[in-house]
Amino acid sequence: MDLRRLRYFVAVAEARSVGKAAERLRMAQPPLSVQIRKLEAEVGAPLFRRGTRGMDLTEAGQALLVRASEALALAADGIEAARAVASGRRGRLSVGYMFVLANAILPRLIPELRRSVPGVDLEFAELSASTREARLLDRSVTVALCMPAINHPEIQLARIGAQPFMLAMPIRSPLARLSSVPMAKLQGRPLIALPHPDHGPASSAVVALLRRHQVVMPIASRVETVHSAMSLVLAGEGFAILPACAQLGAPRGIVFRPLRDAADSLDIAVCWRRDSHSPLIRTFLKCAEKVVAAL
Amino acid sequence: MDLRRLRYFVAVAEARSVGKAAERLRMAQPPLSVQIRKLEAEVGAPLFRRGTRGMDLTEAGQALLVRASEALALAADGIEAARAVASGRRGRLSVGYMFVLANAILPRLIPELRRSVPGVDLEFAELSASTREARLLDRSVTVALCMPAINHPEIQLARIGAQPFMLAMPIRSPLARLSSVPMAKLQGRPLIALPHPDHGPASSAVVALLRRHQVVMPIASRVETVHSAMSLVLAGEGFAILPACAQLGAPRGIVFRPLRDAADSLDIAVCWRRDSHSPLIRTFLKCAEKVVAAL
DNA sequence: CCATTGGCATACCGAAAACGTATGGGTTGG
DNA sequence: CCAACCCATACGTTTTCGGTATGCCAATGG
Repeated sequence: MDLRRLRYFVAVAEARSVGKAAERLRMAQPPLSVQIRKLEAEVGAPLFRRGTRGMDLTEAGQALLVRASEALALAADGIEAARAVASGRRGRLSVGYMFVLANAILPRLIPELRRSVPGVDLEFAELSASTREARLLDRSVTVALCMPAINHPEIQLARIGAQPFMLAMPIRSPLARLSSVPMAKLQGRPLIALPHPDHGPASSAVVALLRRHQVVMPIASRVETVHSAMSLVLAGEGFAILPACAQLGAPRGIVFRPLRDAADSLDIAVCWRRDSHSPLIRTFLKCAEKVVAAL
Repeated sequence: MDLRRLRYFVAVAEARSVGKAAERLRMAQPPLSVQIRKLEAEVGAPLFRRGTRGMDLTEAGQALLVRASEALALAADGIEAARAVASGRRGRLSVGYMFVLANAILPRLIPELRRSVPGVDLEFAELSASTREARLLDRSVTVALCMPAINHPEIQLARIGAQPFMLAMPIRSPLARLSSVPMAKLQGRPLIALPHPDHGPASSAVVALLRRHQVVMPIASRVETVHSAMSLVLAGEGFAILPACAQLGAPRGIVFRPLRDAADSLDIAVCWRRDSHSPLIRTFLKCAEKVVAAL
């Protein structure tokens, strides 16, 4: 059962003549005639009635024709679909993002993506710091918006921006009256910290920041997510040092203030598997860069 | 775009390994590997990710896989459908019948046919005497139940039974009191005749019958169909000489009586195009013979 | 009645594609 | 470090396909 034979068969059926079909197929008539007879031999029954003025489908031939046409169309469509996916015109793009970035980036990124790749099924999934590598490696997400960046040999990353650190505190805190907070004022105040550098890189930049300014903040609590950090800040358990973008997702009652003379910032990065060559990744990167640049 | 390649592709995708797929396809591994790469060249993009422990579909490969599987199934189904039609297990059988036979035969023939060929689409169409040849020749009906038989070089026929002639008359007619009517009693009575022998063979047997018994019946009216003949009989315009089976479709007020000492009868025949080799014709013939034998 | 035309089938040959065997090269696991 | 596994490449052989030449049959026309 060769697809070429089916193609020939359909051509002959539509032309109602071997000669005409051969002409349309840009081949000679005899080999076409041979192929048709081979197909008939394979089926075990005549597919055409040979008249003196051309060929006409038998009932068996008609039954084959409808399915053969569909099969041809499907095969062609399959090739085309594969090309479309490979070129990024169609397909699926699963975007992972970390919560801190959600409010700042997604509202502008999603429409931008839908405009850029209208034929692509988009999917969004919030990532936790602990599973983001795994989700990339097992391909359950194609790209990840990370902060801070992932460090893994199989994962490629592109830095697309950075966010300065800010101090998050309850609105009633005395420090909230300052328009910016000098680092020295943090000395001795309780810190709501994100995971320890040994388990995840989330707070290593904060540790470096404090050390550089020779400020010591006792760790009041250590939490997994920015959600939790802000909850504890609101509860008055301490202060958190968070990237500026986090304030868009902050609950009422929490204020953010710039840290004076602290130039430190946290990178926003797009990450993907090194062996994923989907063109959608580059498109995504462009969109993300554009959105982040406009922050 | 060759169907063989698609088959190979599906096998490799399902086995997730060239070697395993080659084994299943009963071929060597290298040529299979070559075919896969040729398919990838045709698509213009890799369809598999080559790992150290086998092959894995890329997104483009997944897009192709679903359509390729369907195309393969359709192609196979097409071949199978053609075989089924050729063998008579499936297909379409369009049965033409003449009105005189409808009431006597169809009620028992249709269920018999549905039992015999459950996969076949049945279609029934009443034929008029003037178009029955044309309907067979242009294949708008596959077989025809005719009375009398068709005479045409392209049409093959099989006689499956016969019906004696009877006299049709209004119930008030004096002749209706006889349980059978001697031919001599018809002398001089008005006849409702079917088409002239020159235009159709319908009444030639009646002409022969009358001539043999040296009975002359003036033709009161000449009508096209048995319907009309019975209407005129009911209206008191005359008598009709019709095959016995016609009485099943006769309206109230008409009675049929046997013609004494008239052994003449009209053949019931199954007719089809000589070049129609559908096995359904033979099946139909068997069913029709069985039903007619039980009349 | 014969010649011509139109259409499919058959025969044969050259070319292309596919298959098998042998082999290379990379990675994994003991 | 060697063995096992798996895919890729190379090359010779075989199968299949397409082209040309030609035959057969029926319908057409003078």
